[in-house]
Amino acid sequence: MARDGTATRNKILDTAEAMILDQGFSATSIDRLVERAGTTKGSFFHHFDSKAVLAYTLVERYARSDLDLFAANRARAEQLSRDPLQRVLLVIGLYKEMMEGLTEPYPGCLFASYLYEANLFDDHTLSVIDDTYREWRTILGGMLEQAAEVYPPRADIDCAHLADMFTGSLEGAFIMSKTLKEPQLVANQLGLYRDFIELLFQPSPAAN
Amino acid sequence: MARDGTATRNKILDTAEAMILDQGFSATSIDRLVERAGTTKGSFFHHFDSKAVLAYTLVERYARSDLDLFAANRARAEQLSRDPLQRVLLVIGLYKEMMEGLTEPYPGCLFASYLYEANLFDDHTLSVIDDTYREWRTILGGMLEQAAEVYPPRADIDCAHLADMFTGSLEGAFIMSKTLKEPQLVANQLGLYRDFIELLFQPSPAAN
DNA sequence: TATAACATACCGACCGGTTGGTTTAGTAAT
DNA sequence: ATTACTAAACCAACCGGTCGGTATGTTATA
Repeated sequence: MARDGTATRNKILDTAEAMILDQGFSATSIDRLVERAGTTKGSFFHHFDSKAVLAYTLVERYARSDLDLFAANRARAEQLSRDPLQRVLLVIGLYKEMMEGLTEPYPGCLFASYLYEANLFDDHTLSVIDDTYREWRTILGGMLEQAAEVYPPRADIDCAHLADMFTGSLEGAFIMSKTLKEPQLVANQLGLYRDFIELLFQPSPAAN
Repeated sequence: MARDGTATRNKILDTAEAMILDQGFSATSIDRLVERAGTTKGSFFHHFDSKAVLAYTLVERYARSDLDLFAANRARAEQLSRDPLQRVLLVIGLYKEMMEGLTEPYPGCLFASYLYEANLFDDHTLSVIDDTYREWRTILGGMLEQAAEVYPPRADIDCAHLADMFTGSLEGAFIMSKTLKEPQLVANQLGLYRDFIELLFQPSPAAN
């Protein structure tokens, strides 16, 4: 190897992600991207064969860090409690804490950004998103099922749907916080999701 | 007046909405739009002064039909029950029923599409979205407060946040159904939201 | 009732500028 | 010698938008 290009490459990726999140992929031109990243078109095409490769690289990186964070939060929750329900509530709480630290609206989710321009991307790129959502459903759904074995839920609930509700709550809250400009909105919605889980797995009144 | 142009105008609007929902506003070029709508560029600029005017006209139309549907569903619910909680549950149920009729994934929400390209639109256009979300919060939040007066909620809940959760659930579910290709996902999430409301306003165990 | 006058609907060639992408020639660090 | 860049010129396709002209009506008037 000669000079180390990872700094430039990462600067391009970071800048692209930020630009895509506030104006979409299509409106993010390579010329303006490299200008803002402080590099050149030649450098861009040295690192990425095409704009499509940039799109794939970005979403792949995003998915990996998303699943890494999920794994880290699960690990912390597993360390803090042995009860399956508490573990779920702790994971939700960790995400809620993160979102409470925001002082401006969350910039949004790259997956959602791509999906609202879905026709521009190839199947290879889109399947990264699909796989990631399914991974969330499988893992969080599994945790909820373990909780449901110990604490019979008060309504007839599909744990996969309940897992989807976490992801969906986040996606929905991101969108609303974008326009309502209330940084705490995401944390509030996660709080409501946690309340739902608590209520759902709470022992039901004996009278029923 | 001469010939009636409303049919052409509406065809442009309908085609534009569909195209924007699957590839975004930026990637929807006027050339391809008029080609698909079966008209011409000259006709387009006769009806709309600019692409920005198209954007505004579209979102305004979308917001109006969204609030009209909400009003219609509220009216039906008010006719079916006098109980404030039942009315909320009926409104949710009416939306759920609509979503159960889907055989392919919901095409998505124009608001979310715009917000993920927010930098491309002027404040005038974006405030239509903002106003509509706030209207939902005010009206549905008010209904929830009425329910809370009759049925004291089992957790300390902000009714405005609870109203936001409905909108957020929809937005989140739209995104997920786009990639997971499960048409029933939206209805499932609305079902969970309704379960939450039911649980929340249900009389709590006497022991507490 | 014919027709002139006018308004609106619509057409498609064309404009300057931008797009993603290529090429070429050179510099600098390992 | 290999790799990481910079800078600039260049390309064909496409972008939003303009413009002159035509087609299709309605309305006023003689």
